[in-house]
Amino acid sequence: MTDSPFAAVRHLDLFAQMSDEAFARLMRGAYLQSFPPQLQLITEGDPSDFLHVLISGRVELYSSWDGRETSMATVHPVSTFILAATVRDAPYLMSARTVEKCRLVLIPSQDARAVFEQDFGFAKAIVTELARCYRSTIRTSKSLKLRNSQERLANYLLRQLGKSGNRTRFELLAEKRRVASYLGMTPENLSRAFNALKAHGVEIDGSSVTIVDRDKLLSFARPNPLLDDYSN
Amino acid sequence: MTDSPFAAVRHLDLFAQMSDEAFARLMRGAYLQSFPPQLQLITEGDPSDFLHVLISGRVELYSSWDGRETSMATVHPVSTFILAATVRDAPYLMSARTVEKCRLVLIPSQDARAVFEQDFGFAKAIVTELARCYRSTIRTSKSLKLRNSQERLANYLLRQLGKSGNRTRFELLAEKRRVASYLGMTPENLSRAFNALKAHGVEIDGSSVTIVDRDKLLSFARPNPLLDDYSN
DNA sequence: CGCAGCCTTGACAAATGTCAACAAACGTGG
DNA sequence: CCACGTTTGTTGACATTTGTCAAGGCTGCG
Repeated sequence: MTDSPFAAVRHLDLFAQMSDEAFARLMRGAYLQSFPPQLQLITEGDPSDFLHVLISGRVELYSSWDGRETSMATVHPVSTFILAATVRDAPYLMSARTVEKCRLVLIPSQDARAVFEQDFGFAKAIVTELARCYRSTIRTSKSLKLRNSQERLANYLLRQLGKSGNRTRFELLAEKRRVASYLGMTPENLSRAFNALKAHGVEIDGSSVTIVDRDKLLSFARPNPLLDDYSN
Repeated sequence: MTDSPFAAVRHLDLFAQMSDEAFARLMRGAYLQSFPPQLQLITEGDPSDFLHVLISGRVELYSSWDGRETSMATVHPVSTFILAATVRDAPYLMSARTVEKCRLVLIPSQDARAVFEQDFGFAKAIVTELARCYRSTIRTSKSLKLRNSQERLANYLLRQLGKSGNRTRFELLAEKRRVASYLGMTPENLSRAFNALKAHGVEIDGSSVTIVDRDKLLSFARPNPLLDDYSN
């Protein structure tokens, strides 16, 4: 089992608790594939044919309506996406595209649902994962409704700062236009929000962000675990 | 079992598939209670002590930050809320208050988690429910980011129209101020949005909404199952 | 009746989006 | 390695959207 090309997947929280037999059944129809950058993996509205597991690279989830487009999330390895659509056997609510070169494991949704019906460990892991995603989305929604764009950016920067080990300087992991879309604003507005944050201890040079005065930024951003934690 | 005061709960999707034994264990520490209107049931940030099941009445979920408040959802009977917090043994992300007189079943979160670990049927039902909630939140988030306030209102009205059996006339089920907050705008802005929708076939008189020209409203609202469906 | 809360409206302010221009960064092909 | 064209980011001017504040009307309830 562990010498299959899917060994890396086996240790994911989502698959770690299931029986070897169930895992084998899940991987029987699965395949590992590489994709070039900027490739559309999923189109929203399509039936959910595969459960996707990102092994390396980054994937952007986004949505469109009436010609407008918005970035919903960025997926980092190693984790799954569009789990909810697979579970419910319902159309994807978000599209997905690779940001850079990516390696993915694709598991036929039918198999995922069949194994989910049979393997308790898998079902339990799915619960945990879905609850995590759900809470993350609630936080995003709260941030959108309770904060203006400068506050959203300030807290976004503080979260990125935390992820990069609290160094005072870090790189934006996405193009600014995508950051803007993710935060629910236009690129122009993001540009101005960065300028406004100079007064609150933030310096920006290209994609390099320096937190000059962390306390000043904190007192402006007022981060809150009920909106900004990504841990649970 | 069925003659316990929790018989109504037994038939919920969430509890229907579990064993009698597991259900009994779940209900051992549970209690049924009535609450008056406008009572705060849950405060966000508190540890999730109880899984709540709404039997009758309506409950509003809302959130606050820095003195601002926003309405996140309205819970209708019979269904559960704050399932994700219970599952993850994490703090509530939303507060809850009764809108009117309510009857609730309160199940100690500890028991819910214990039974979840043991009963496969319960775990499977939780997956289905969480996936539904997650997708609903994604839709809300998309609507917030991709539509302006008039479009959000127009589609909200069309959804309410559908729920009320597609009569041309229906009542708003909440105060306008709550509808406004739910849709992510101020009461004043909602008032003006209603005025603007007169040009698109909507008439409003107090809390009574009449869809004068459904086609005209549809062509303005451009509803989309990937943003507006509440079924899956 | 009178108070309190909600809704509406108007006038105004602030936030955000749009458009256009230009600069900087990037990638490709010579 | 450079030249070129494309894309991205920035800035200014302006439009639109949305929020804020204040006033007044309406409603429901004690």
